[in-house]
Amino acid sequence: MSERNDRKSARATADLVAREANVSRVAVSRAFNPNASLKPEKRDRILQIARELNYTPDMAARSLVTRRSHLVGMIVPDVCSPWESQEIDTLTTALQAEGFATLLFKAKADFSMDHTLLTYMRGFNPDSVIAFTENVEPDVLTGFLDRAVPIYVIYDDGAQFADKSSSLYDRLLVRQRDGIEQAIALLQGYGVRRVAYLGGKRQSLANRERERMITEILAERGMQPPTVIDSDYTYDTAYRATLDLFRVEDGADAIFAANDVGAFGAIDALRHDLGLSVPGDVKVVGFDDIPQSHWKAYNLTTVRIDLEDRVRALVRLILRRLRNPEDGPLTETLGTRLVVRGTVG
Amino acid sequence: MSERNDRKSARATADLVAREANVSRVAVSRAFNPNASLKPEKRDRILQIARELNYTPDMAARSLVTRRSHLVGMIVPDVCSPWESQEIDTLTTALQAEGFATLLFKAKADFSMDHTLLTYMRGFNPDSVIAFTENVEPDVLTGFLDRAVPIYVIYDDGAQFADKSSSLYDRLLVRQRDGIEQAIALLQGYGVRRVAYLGGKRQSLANRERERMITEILAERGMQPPTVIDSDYTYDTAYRATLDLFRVEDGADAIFAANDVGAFGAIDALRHDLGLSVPGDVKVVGFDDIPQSHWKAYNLTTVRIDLEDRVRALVRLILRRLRNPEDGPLTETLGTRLVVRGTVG
DNA sequence: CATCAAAATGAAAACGTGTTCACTTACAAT
DNA sequence: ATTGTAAGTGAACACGTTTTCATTTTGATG
Repeated sequence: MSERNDRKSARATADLVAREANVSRVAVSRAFNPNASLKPEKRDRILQIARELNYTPDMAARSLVTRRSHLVGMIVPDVCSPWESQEIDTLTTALQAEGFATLLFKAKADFSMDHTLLTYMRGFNPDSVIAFTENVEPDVLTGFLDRAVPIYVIYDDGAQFADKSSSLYDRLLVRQRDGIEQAIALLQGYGVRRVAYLGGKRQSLANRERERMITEILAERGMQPPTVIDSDYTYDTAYRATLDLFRVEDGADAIFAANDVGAFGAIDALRHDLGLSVPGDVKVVGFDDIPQSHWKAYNLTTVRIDLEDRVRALVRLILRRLRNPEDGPLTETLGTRLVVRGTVG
Repeated sequence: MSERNDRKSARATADLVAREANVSRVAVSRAFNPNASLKPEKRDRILQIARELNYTPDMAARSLVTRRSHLVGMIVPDVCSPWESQEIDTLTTALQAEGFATLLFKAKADFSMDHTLLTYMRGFNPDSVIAFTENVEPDVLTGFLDRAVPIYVIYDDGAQFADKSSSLYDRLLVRQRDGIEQAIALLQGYGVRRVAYLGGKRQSLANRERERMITEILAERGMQPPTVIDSDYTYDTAYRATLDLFRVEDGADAIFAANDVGAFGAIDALRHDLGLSVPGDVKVVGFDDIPQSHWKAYNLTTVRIDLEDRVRALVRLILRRLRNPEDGPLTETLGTRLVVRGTVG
């Protein structure tokens, strides 16, 4: 019976707490706002009663007048990807500590950032939005700029973006050249002549950047241009693409994968289907350094983008913009470096 | 210049749209509420103008009067775990299609569902909450029942919970006995005598259930009780625990892991550190059937809990409760079955 | 004791929406 | 032409909070 009543009883409001504590509703509001001035003993008493009544300020009502929703929107094509799930996890933890909650949306698998989705999302008034899709068009985001909602686009190097309107947004710049150079130097040191690039998604900006950069560096070092095989960042596609490379095409001495998961697919195809040894017959290098990469079954040599650094930079950007929205856009830069393990030696 | 102004310009409100379209603000509200009655041509005109003005109803304001936030809270200890990330991904997609957004919170790694976190989360007024931590205490949730916010606790079999107050909540029941029986039958068929159970987190209810059930079934079949080794669902811990099992303890013929990732750790320890063959010397069975389990490097035989079924059942429960909150609690049941691959043959 | 600045207080006005409730219009049936 | 009914309309209120601003209380200073 009482359970039933409890269940139906309305949520405690500031008014109820005020009545119970013999103060005005304003005092209750102040008690929950740390920088408001209120007699300490009074605040304590209010908080005490609030706790007894299980009262929490209603975020919806608060955000209506504050213009701050304390929500950070994240748009993700695939939560299951180890790389993205790591990012979500770490970001959510960091933001949660700062009092922000994560609002998660799933984008279409083909990376197309739907306008409907953005509009829908805007209804929730996120204080900030993080787009994981690197290929998002700047003009799609433009409609978002009202009410000073800042957008952070994550992509790598992004020479293409440099002169476009995206300079309006805060950016995270990943300098992947260093890591790629180290990797190719290592491969060349082992006498590799024919490198294949196992690509990621066609639309992915990071993917195109990586392909361009690998081609460039190979040329600089007097090596022949890479054989490029298409894939989509997934294990299965990478597996099949690798089979094609060796059965239809004429193989390679080394495979440079656009991401670690793709490298796993390549390794398994080589070892379990083609009967080739890694790193004996073919060397493999990945990209990202996800936790699985140190698993003994793969023990992957890979270009590392430090997650901790990345998230720290991201949180720094977000909090800065939330605190003073009028500041000009800022760019944070991140480096990469090769982590040497067992798939090249 | 105009960019600057756009940026600062306030977001379009229903009032603005109404003024622009020469209708009352109420008409605008109705235009966005499909079941409200409004002359079709009028609605079209309003929607047209709304689109031009980039207007979307403010969810905060709407939820204030509707008592529906269209938010579904999810509490997750580790987004990176393949099992959980899959669940988040599929659930978010399904709920998004129904007009709900995912509000993501990270619980402490030790599974302790913090009361502070729940209180904080309640401030956002989620229409529903999904707790991935199976060990959450019912009384912690009780404070949540006001305002008819339903809670869905996910756990397996949960005999312990049957008679407790948790019968207040809708539940998802996973019948893992079938799958476990099939697995043990298969092992016995291959002449396995000594089975080790590589556990998950101590606090995890699912883990304790699995241990109990394995012990029970082994006894029923006249086999000796399992050696139980502690772990925490992670690769690294499982790896070390397996080393201990064979170096400190006296080994086993088969390892039954509490989850697939743990099984990977065991396999790698056996193959790359202990010099044992899988399945030649030791057979391995996992739990979950995550996508990685079919990767050739592991090719794991495992007890499958079908994700699609699971999410469908979950969404069914959530939507039902959202539509008529007064209904009594319901329990959905899910089966399990063994997926035979290469680690037992 | 008087005076004044500073701190604490509460009434009222927002914030942007959905909903009620009378009211008007439109249209078919008598 | 008249009635009856349904559908369409808009003014006013409600949702729970923060913020302003004028007012009261406090506490220290002369």
